[in-house]
Amino acid sequence: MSRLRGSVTIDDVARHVGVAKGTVSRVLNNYTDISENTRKRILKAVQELGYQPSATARNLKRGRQDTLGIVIPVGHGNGADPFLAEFIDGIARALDELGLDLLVTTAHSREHLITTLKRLIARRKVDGFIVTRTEVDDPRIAYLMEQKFPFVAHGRTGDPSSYAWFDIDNETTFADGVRHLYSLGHERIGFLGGSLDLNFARQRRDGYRQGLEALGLAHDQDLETLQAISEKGGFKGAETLLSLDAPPTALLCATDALAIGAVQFCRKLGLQAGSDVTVIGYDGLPVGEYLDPPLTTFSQSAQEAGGRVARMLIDVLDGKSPQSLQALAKAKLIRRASDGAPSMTSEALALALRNRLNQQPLSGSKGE
Amino acid sequence: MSRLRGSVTIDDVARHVGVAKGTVSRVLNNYTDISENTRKRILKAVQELGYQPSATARNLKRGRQDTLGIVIPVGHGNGADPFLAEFIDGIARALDELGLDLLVTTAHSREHLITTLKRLIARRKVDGFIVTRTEVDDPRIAYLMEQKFPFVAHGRTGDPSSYAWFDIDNETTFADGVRHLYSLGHERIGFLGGSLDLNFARQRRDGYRQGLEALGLAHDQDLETLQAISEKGGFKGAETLLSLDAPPTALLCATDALAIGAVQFCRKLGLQAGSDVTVIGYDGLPVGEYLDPPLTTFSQSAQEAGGRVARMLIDVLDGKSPQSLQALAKAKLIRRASDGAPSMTSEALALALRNRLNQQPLSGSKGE
DNA sequence: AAGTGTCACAAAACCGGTTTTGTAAGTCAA
DNA sequence: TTGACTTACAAAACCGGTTTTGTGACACTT
Repeated sequence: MSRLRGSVTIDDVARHVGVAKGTVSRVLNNYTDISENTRKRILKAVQELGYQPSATARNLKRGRQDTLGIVIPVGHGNGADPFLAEFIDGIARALDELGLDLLVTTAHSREHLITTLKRLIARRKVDGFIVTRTEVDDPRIAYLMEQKFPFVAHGRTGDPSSYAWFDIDNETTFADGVRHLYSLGHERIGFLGGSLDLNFARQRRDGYRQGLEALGLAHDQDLETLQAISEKGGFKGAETLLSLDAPPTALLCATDALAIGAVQFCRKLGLQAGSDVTVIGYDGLPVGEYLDPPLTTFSQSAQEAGGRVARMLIDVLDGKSPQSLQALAKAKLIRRASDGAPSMTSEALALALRNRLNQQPLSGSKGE
Repeated sequence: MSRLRGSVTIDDVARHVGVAKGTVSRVLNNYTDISENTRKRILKAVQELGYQPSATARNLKRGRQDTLGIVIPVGHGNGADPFLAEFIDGIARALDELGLDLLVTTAHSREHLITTLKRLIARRKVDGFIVTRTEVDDPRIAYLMEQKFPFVAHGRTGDPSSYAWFDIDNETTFADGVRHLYSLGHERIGFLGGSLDLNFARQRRDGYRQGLEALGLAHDQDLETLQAISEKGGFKGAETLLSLDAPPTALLCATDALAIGAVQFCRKLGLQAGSDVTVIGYDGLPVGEYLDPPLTTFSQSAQEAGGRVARMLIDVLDGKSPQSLQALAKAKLIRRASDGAPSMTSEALALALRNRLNQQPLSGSKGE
């Protein structure tokens, strides 16, 4: 009768019990106008036949897919983001409890990002989206709002007033970072950040500035550098900052990838991160623990964030007002060993660096 | 008429043109019995109205979802696997070209893994599965084969004869690893592996043994240790092997995570990886480049593997025989700096280690 | 001129559910 | 005793596509 292997349909169940298929449906959806006797017989047949309703058929009528979508921006071949991997894990776990599923697609350019959203919406494959890595002026969010298609953003945009989002309080976190460095004795604190198009990068820089201001420290534009968010960018950024006449004794980095590159630069120069220069990252990547020295970093649980965002999206789908679904979390500092009291003043550091840089070309040789 | 925002149905198009909806469908599916004139009018209307067919409705009739599934085993909270992140990226890219999508779910136990497969199959949410991290005796593969549900495995099981798979030639790769170490001058070569339930772990150990045999080196059971596949496991494994009376001068590790832990153990003891002790990993994790020393490792492109597997699954769905879809790839050695000629004999190393271990308890202090 | 094909499309069935509408039988009140 | 409600279910409509079946108009044979 049914061609698909192993697929028992609602008709099979109905025939087996000798009722109308509508009645079976009503039992399974907990309608009350069914006699206890009939209910039992139907439930028994469902059990025996191993019937499970087809999601497709149900969705067609209901207009819902029980599926959420996430479109991941994949950079120019620079590989997958470890943060996203955990984030997705968190989403999938939360959805599993609710019987929903997650559709994952990737997009390699801005246009492709929008194209993919369009296709998924038009084909009605998902009920809502999770948007990550928000930009200050984000075309995806603009598009989804224009289409009035449900979504939740992980991270805010320049104007976050009218949609649902979950974000880290980047400003406060980075201001705290500055305070922490100051309390260790650092007075020249550098900031190693990323493109200001990325909202989190902008906020982290702002937090850095706010932190300086709150402590009455002067803001020196030279102590800020913006690089590609990668280990390579961190390496370059550290080089830039440490080559200054009056170099910073501490580097506050916008991400762990940047911090890892910065630490590598220090190592190349024979500088001990954690004493000669302090480096702090952000992301709490597990691998940070296995670097030399283990990386001090701010951490938010990516997995927790994923779960949180997923649940928010479900609230949106249930009709809650997006404006009421906006939450800010704080990251916490995981102190490992790449921060500490400065072992030299900025002047001494400059001197030490000048010697190193002269002796030693930047490529090749392992540190020390 | 249609309640869903922005959803133009095939009826809208048909009405707009003044034809039957079946005719519209035939045009869009390239049937030939349509006059050129009608075809043009319909195509124009489709364009104007921005019509896109509902995947749900189409799937209901066709019995296909245009969606592939992957169920990711997520360990006991030990975070997401960076390899999988890239792997998924590769799958998603390949599918995007074909207009298919990927459904990602996670499972935190063996039973949950099967439950999830069952649910996805019963609800007909996917057309086929990609199975990763195969075990020697894998319940997922057993289940899918029993159900005759299409799938492709990334990695083989104990009996890989009758399904489609893509795998690395682990044996050859690890035998090559032994040969490489031998050519550097190592004669006592240790193997740091993982649970033999995991098929790749078993194959890599076998490859290690084959490599020894091919070179006429004796196999010493003490030089093999099996640990949890994590940095922590690597740390413990290195401790075990290097505490031997006749310790190995080189550690061939089944994964990068293990190698990272092993390097950390060396560092704790003030041993320089790459000269005092050689450590080689497997996975080609990008972060390996930023360790001290940068990790020498075998690499396969996870992204490429993902694409390959996705295309194989599509072939299976198109009716190709799974037995004809079995492919073996080779990993290539990326030499960075954690391998080199041995600076000491096993005896000298043992002596050096005994001194270190006595002086220095294993916890706490940074390595020199 | 009648029979036979094609062509180009309309009409209807179908996929497998959910929801609405309809109805026989029983209960209750007046 | 009859009309009005419930109860418990059957029957049918519907979701939005695809596929099968049916059909009028024409052309082409013989």
